[in-house]
Amino acid sequence: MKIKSQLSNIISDALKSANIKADDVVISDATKPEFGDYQFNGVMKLAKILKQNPRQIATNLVEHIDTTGMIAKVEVAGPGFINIWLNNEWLGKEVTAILTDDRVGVGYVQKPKKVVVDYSGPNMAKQMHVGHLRSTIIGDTLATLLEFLGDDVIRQNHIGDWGTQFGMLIAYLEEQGADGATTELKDLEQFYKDAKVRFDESPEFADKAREYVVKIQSGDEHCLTLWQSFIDASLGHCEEVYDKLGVNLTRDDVRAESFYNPKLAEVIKTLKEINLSTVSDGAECVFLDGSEVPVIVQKGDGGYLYATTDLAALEYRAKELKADRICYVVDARQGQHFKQVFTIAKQAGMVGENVALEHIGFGTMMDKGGKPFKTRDGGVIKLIDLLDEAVVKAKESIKERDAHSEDELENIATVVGIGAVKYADLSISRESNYIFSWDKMLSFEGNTSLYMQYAYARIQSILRKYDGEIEGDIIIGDETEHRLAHLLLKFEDTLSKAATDATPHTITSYLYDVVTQFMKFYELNPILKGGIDEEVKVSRLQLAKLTGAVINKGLDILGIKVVDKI
RNA sequence: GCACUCAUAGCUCAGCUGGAUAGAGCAUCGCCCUUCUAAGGCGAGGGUCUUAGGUUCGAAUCCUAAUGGGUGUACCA
Repeated sequence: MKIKSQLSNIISDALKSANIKADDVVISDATKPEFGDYQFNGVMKLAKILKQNPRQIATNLVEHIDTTGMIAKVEVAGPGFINIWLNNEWLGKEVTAILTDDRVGVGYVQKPKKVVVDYSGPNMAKQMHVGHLRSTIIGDTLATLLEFLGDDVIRQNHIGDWGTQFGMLIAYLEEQGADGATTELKDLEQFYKDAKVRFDESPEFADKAREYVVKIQSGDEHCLTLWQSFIDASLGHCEEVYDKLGVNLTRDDVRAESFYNPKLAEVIKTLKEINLSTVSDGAECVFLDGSEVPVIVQKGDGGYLYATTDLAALEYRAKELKADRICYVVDARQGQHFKQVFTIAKQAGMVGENVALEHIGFGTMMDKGGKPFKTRDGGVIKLIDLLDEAVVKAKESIKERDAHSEDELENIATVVGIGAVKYADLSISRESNYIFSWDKMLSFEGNTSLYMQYAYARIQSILRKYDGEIEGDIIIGDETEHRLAHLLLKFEDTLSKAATDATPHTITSYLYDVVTQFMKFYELNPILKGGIDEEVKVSRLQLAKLTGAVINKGLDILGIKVVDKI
């Protein structure tokens, strides 16, 4: 239900019939409950343009507002605010109407777009660590969300499988007499370290490593086979993590750096042809306006750089995949890089003018001391270990609470533990830096996944206890029901905002509001206790059921599962 | 040096396309379990929204500057 745009239409109509000229009507959420559900603040601006008293305009406008349907009443307040209250009957009717809708009242976008979402992008030379968490789950949420709203989403996992380090790795792999499937590769981090030690201690090995880099790039069959087995094994590690995280990335979504390798020469050719690039200090460079430092697209030795690969990827995505919107879910530290690459791609015509290029940046993972995690440090927490630990900790806290069978406990702990990790990350606005803390991630208080899980489980418990077909309408009885119903109808507005801004935390905040409001409703309005009218009981049951459905759907978009019992 | 970004309660963070008395959670202090899952609810205290200017009827929100964090900045990705 698009409440805001419906209200906006009603106000527009009122403006028209009151003969007031105005362009766009922006409806805001009411800042306080006393001010109703929504407010229209545009009158003050109009007053200035029309050189009239705002209160007068507002009073006039209010008389023309249609209050026969969704609006119960409107009031002029303060210097010229118009406060809007939603009608309880209307709320009840709308909320009842979506009870049987598996999209819980959320429609589809009017003009579906083809959207490429580039996320996760692990490096094949290394195991995924906590630093990969944000890209992976923010990207996955964005992809799921856009898909749910009706866009045609193409997931792209731009894995790092190309570069000098692979020469060393496959040379070491060969020396170990191993292929990717053997135990040597179980711990990529260790393997990398061992290879590096070998590289540093033996000049012959180092020479071989360098030779192998060239061989892979020139298509040597033996080296390519080794390389491929290494990549397969490494990708297997990632998939293990994706599986645990419940992330929807498959091999079909992989478009590795190596994929663009054959296209790189063409990129340089294009840039040269239109004179966008010039040679400087032996390297092929693009100098952009307002920047002294160039973007190097080809090294002095002829090698290509990540900007080159990204340009090739942009062209591929725009022209081959025919994307209307391309979202890069990558660390905010690469903001400058993407800004430059986007500019070059547009100037060079690799991407059409109307294609939206967005860098969905996110803050850096910091440690408790406020310092960024270091990738090259040995002390980095592996993502897989983090997830396992989360499940163990979740298990401990559930254990002390209630008697569960071993299987039940395992299942609940997995859902709760993984959910807690994801929720902790997604509930922070993505631009700000992220202070990684076990305590915070695994705390089950406040705005956390467990608060949602708990509310959901309580609702399911009530529905189980009723044990019957629930049939009947929702009738809004009091203020808590009014607010809860209203919140449930705001689901679509919330999702569209989250989709446009690419901000998953908009969804978590919303869900937190829903749950908080449900708890209040539930505290004041008993459902199954004695002495309650059957009609009221059914209405409250339905409202609880719908709340559960919205929580479930919301968490589902965030990639978080729920359990019926905690 | 230049560029980008951030600064809100003791702590962790929302709010930022300008609107009325700036909101949550944690922590602190009260109250509510013979009652649908108390991992819950109700309430209290806690703020010159870094500072100084500007725009405006109105600024945490927009602009400028300063200060203090973080980040990026020619052949890594």
